[in-house]
Amino acid sequence: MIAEVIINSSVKTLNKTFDYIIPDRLKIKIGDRVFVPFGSKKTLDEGIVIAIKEKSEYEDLKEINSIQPDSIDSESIELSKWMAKRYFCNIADCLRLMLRPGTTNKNVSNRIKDREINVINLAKSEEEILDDISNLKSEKQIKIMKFVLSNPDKTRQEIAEFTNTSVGIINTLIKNNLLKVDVAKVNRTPLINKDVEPTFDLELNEEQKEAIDSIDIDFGGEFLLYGITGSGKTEIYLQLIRQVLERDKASIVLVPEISLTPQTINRFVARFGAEKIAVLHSKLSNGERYDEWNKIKEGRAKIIIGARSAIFAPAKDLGLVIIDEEHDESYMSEMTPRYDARDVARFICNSRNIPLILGSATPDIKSFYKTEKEEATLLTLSKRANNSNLPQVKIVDLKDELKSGNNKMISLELKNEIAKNIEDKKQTILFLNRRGFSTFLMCKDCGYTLKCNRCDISLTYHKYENRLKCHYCGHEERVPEKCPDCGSDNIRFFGGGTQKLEEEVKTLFPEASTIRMDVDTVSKKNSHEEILDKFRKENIDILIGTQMVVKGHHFPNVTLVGVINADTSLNIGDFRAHERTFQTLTQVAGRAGREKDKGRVIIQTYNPDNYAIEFSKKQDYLSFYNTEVPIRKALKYPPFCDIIVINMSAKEKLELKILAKKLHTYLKDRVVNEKYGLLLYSPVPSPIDKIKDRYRYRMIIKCIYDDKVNNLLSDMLELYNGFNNKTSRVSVEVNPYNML
DNA sequence: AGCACGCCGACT
DNA sequence: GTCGGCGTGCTC
Repeated sequence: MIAEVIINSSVKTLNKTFDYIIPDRLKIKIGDRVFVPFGSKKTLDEGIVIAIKEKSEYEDLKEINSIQPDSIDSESIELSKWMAKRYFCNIADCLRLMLRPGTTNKNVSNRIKDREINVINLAKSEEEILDDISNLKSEKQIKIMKFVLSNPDKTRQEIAEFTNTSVGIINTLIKNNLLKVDVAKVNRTPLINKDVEPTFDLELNEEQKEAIDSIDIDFGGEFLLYGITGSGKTEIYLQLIRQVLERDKASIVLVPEISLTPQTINRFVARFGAEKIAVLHSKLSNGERYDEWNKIKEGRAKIIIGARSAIFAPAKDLGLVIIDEEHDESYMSEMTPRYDARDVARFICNSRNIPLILGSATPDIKSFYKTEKEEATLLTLSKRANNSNLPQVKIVDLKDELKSGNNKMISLELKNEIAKNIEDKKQTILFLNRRGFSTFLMCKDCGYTLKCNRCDISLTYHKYENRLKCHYCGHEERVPEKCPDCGSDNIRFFGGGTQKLEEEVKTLFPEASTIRMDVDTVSKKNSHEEILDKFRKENIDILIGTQMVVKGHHFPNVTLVGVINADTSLNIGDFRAHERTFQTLTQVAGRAGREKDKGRVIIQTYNPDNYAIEFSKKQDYLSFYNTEVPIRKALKYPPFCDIIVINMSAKEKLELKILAKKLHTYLKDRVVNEKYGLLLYSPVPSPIDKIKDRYRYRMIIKCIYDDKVNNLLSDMLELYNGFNNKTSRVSVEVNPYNML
């Protein structure tokens, strides 16, 4: 029999199967992980069997060398194939996401460092090993094998020391299946607190009942649970999971990375008990991740809570997928494969015929649009379950503030409110939206910003060339000295910083305690949580922070939230600018006064009339949606059109220009000849046009990203591999969330 | 990515 | 002659 094997490699030219003979001594099935000889390499390569057949069209096939005691299921193989096609990466890149953690060759040594409780054993029987030893050329190898033979249960480090060799050689032996690594199991479950007061199903209100009754967990389908903050979405999740659990099936719950806190997990633990729950996220150590993964694979954990990548958890008999805060950008991967966890979830749920629940108070425009097209079912929760009131939102016009002589970051009104809050011993959050790091130009007198005429996207300032650029079409213009709208010369750049704000706060309120949370202060594991804990427990007066302060945290004593400058997110040079602004402001407002004290929110802006800001005041998603959608339609942006970005880079400028021209010509010819009805822009230098000594160009296509366009782009990439000369690279991304 | 093959200049 | 520099191309 012949096995079709995918080699574990990200090299573009290896993204295909290779045929190998299955020797009689090995029993091999689809999904098995194997070691194979490949090319003229001295070491074996790892691969995964994705098909088995009788005959091969190739002669002189090599044999599969050995098999790992680990395999993946055929559903994962199908998913990988689909992802590879859709996200233009290798099947191996996708398969890797689904393997037992710490068992890919690249990770083995990390895991060892991490756990230090690993045990190295002989992979084969003693006789076989002695046989092998006589064939081994290297004396060092023989020395190691003999040492392990008489000293089992030693760690890599110890073996290296005793045999006076290196860990690298031991790794090679493991790779060649002469040694194997066993990791001892440890029950040390992160984030799960076992001593949680149990809770029981709560009484549901009419809307909640209606929502639950609309979902038939045995039938499948996609549902958008649109419910304002505090309307009881989580209770619905819990009761659906209960239904799934009664059928002895598993559920996956995705939450944004930043909401993966003990508070969140405890709600599930309280209802279902710690034993049934597994938690997966990026800050787990390799050993922790290994334990959680096994708990899921063996079916001990039926409820999997995790960030983006938990969608690949090896759930046994999956019955439900829930994606909370579905609009959150952390569901988009930034690394290869650049997948969208919501799309992956859709694929998984469709192929298994199980329900997918997307939940949000401010759904992605695209997700809401799907319910209008009846591709998903809309379930609305409009009532606050715990009777807390909407916060009182006030918008401060910074133009007026400037006219009255205050050019500080904090307006007089916000200053007074903070002072009052400190006096009342209540807490304040000051939020500085600094997403994207781009700088834009705005008139401080009239709030006018420079936008691209063609794309209606804020122009981004490029310091190096001292010019303004559109990140979509590449249009650029010089920096005006006066505001084109009102003629004022008070036109300035905006970017913003938390440090500057903190200084200003300290000057205004010298006695107040403050704490800052941004990328600079949040780095090591848990420190994000530590800062928030400190803020909560020590009752610190003022928390100053960026994006990360607004997600899903509950601070009973916070009654005032100040948004320093809402304009920054309105001008991020992205078609989602208004959507992001609305979502963020609505979320920020939700932080204030969730208990009995009525919360106050102050939004400072130079554009008080902007619809995204206006509608966020009353947390009016539907009005925002109805205003935004016609604009998207007119300008051909999602959900009516997809934005495809083709990134090109090379070390030589000329090489890059030739490549860009070639690809553009190829696409143009095919697009014209075969009538795709898409909009193809010319290649232009990327917004950041040089990174790490590589020049960067890109071109953008606006169209519906269907199979036909997918094929067109795949063909283009294949052609590129044909004339891939020297240093160039090409990648394709669909609807990237960051246009830089 | 490796690794071999092969073509060319430099050197014992 | 022959050693080694790295451009080219293949890996079942």
